[in-house]
Formats: sequence, C-alpha cells, structure tokens
Amino acid sequence: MTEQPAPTTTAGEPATARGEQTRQLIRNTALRLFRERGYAQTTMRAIAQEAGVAVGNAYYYFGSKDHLIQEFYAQSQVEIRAAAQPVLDREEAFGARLAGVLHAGIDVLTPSHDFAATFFKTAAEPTSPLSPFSAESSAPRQAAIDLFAEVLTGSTAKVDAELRPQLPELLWLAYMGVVLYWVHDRSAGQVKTRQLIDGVVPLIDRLVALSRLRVLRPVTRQVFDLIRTLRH
Amino acid sequence: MTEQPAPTTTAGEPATARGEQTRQLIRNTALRLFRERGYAQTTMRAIAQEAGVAVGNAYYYFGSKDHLIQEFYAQSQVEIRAAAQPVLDREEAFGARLAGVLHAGIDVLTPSHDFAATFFKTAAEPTSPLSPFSAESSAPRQAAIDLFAEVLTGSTAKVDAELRPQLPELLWLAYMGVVLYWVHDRSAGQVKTRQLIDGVVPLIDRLVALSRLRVLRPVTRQVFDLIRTLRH
DNA sequence: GTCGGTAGTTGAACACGTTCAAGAAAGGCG
DNA sequence: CGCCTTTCTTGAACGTGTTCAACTACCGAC
Repeated sequence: MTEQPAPTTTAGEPATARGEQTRQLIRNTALRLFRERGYAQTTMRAIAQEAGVAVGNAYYYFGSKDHLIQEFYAQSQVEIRAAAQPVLDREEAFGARLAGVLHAGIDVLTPSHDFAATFFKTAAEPTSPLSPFSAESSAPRQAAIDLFAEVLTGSTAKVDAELRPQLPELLWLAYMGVVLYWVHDRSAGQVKTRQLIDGVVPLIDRLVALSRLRVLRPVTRQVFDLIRTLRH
Repeated sequence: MTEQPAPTTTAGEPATARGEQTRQLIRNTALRLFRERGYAQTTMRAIAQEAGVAVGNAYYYFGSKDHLIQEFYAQSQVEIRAAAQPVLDREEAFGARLAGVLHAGIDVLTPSHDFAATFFKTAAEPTSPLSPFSAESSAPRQAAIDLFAEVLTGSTAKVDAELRPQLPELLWLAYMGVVLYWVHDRSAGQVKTRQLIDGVVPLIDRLVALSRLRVLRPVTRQVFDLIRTLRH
C-alpha cells in the first residue's frame, strides 16, 4: 500500500572517458533546454535529439527526467558559493554576511525562476531523492549548511553557547523558507523575495542577539528541547 | 517562456441531477482508489472502469487527475472541522484549543499519509491550482484560516492588539509548516509530528504572551512591518 | 408528441516518460 | 591478431494522462 515502489534502476556513473563525455553532453543539453523551454515543455525525446543520442541513452546516465534536475541543483550550489565568496571575504558583521549569502542564492537562481519553480515541485515530494531532506541529497545539503556555518564563524557575532552549534542548520532551514517564498514570488524580478531577505535578516540578527537575554532563557530552552526531540 | 501554458479546459460544474450523480460517483471512486492503491498507482482508466464510465467522462467533471486531489482536500477540511469541534466547545485556553485543532488535522489525515504525501507534491507547485496559496484554493484556505480565528476568539488569551488581526493567518502558516513536517515524517504513526505539535504549541502560546512585553516591542514591530510589506 | 438545443458520454488517438532486449564499441589478455 | 568481458548505445514497445470529434440522453417550448 506504499506509494512509489522504490527506484528500479540506479543510473550508473560512467566508467570510461567516452561515457563521461556523453554524460556531460546530455546533462548540458538538458539544462540548456530546461532554461530555454521550461521543464515540462522539454521532452526526453527532445533532449536526446538535440544531444544526438538515443532516448534510452539518457536513461543510462540519469535514472529519470527528475534526476536531471539534480544536476541543476548541484551546479547552482557551486555558483551560489562562488557568488557569495566576495561578501564572505569582505564582511564581518553577521547580518551582512547572512544577507550576502541569501542574496547570492537568489542572484544565481533568478534567471531560472520559471523552470526552478517546477523543479521545486519534484523536490517537495518526500519520497523523491530530490527532496532537500532526503538521504540522496545529503551531500549538497551539507555543503549548503557548511556555507552557513562559514557565515557564522567568520562573523563577529556573539552567540548563545547552546544556540551556536544548532544555528547553521537553522539558517539553512530559513534559507529553504526563503526559497519556498521565492518560488511562489511572482513579483517582477522577484523583488518581494529581496524585501523578505532584507526584512528577515535583521530580525534573525536581533533574535540571535536576544537569545542571550535572561527573560528569554525559558523560551530558547524550550526551542532547543523541541529540536532535540525532533532530530530523533 | 513561461512554464505551464495555462489550463486548457475548466471542468464544468454539473447542471443536472444526472450530472451531479455521475460527478459524485467518479469522485468517490477516485478517493477510494487513491486510499487503497496510492495516487500514482491509481490510473484514470482504473477510476473510470471502477466507476463504470468512460475515461473521457471523468475529464468532463475534473480538469485533470490532479483536480481530483482537490476533492480530497475539501473533504479533509470538513472532517477536520468536525473533529475539532468538541475541543473548541470544551476548551477555553488558547494552547489547548490550538493543540486540539492541530491534532484533529493530523487525526483526519493520518489514514491517508502515504497518499497525501504524493498529493503534497502537486500542491507545492506554485503554478498549480492546488497550491494552498493559489487563488483557486482561496475558499478552503479561508475556511482553514477562519478555523484558527475561532481558536483565538473563543479563547481567554490576551493578545497584543497589533498581533491579534494577523494571528489567524500566522497560525494557518504554522499549520502548513506542521503539515509539511508531517508529510516528511516517516516515524510510526507519525509520532514525531505529534511531538512537534505538543512542543510547538506551548511555544507559540508563550510567544503570543510575550508579544506584549516591553523589550520585544521593536522585534514585534519589525515583524509586522515585514508582514505588511510582503502582503503587498 | 415532436423538435431543437443543451448536457452528458464515449473511446480511439496522441504525446509523453520509461523500459528492455538486442547489438555495437572499447578494452584487456593470450 | 582473435577472443571475451565490460561498457555503452539503440529504438521499438508499453502504460500513462489527456484530448476531441462524434454520439446519446434529457428537457423545455411549441
């Protein structure tokens, strides 16, 4: 009675140079077409034809059409990291660093907004390997969390001792929230998302500072207990 | 270059008793099969066959397979409301009322966890009429928000004047968060979600109380400004 | 009662994602 | 060079959601 009986074929990593080349060819063709036509409008047949290979060949390297999205995901991760680097080198204030990373994320993603929205659909499915919470995407997820750890460690912010180890993951979660908003954001150039970032960063900044406040001790304690329980 | 060219056909509301009957028949058959086999494993052909109609007939009433999910959505809404009623009649404390409604939601949804997870995938797509944020689902959304308004108005809680009008919608948003967690929750019987609710309700309760606190004035002000900006 | 129009119904046909048995190319080994 | 194994490639075929032109049932008006 379970949904999605489990993936039938795991796409193999190429073992030869020829294979690697074909893999890249299909990958790049797919990403280009996704950007040009959107995800739904890009058929596997079109990808194969444009890449000059047979349909089945694409399935030798990528388990499904959805798996091609993972390539987009991975590439974006790298680009975001690169786009955020200058800010991380320059800024020392926690808020500025956080804002820098979040804006870098949107900078990179914006050109692909229409396509990325559809991609998010697939990512939202819990059983999908594309889910940001899934085991399969634990590598890119950890890379993202590490980025937020760097936001924190490179900053001058004084953070509550109990909060500090949890914070990178919480920031990543907030980032997921921003992306969720961005995906639904139909304002021109996704300006609203920019406003969300600029509004929410000082808020987080302030909350992090407040976390050391006496009155809030019980609340923060409560939050951490909950997180600990849920983490398992 | 936009994704999803816009729905081609809007499914017509039945105008005769015969039509209404067929519509219900298809609807009920579909919901039953979804529950029995899961969403992906239920084909439109199977629905039609079990209902004793032609495939095309289902499309006369429901624009797509996804639209059948909306029926599930609507029915759940009604059941949740009913399940929450006793608690709303009995309890006066804000926390107890909120917990009651949230638990009622999970109570109703739990039998369909596997299926509902898949359904959530479709709901996550921004362009989908099924998205909880979309115009098409504004009716059920408003009904849900009203439920949370009732949680508030029937309670003895003292709430900051500025927060009060915003709170129902914020609670609904929190509810969406709970559902998102629930969908990803693979613990037996979704126990973790229960823990989340029991952990997060006192937290919200406390935060609502704190909202009147002097020190937090700037923070709450900041939050409301942000919300106002984003609302448009 | 018959006629005309609206509401409802049909199932073959289409395009898509995906599979798979068959074969081609490449590489290693004597 | 010839042989075997692994890696890669092919495209026809399957099952799916969806469409649509043709058809039937119903109902009000005359």
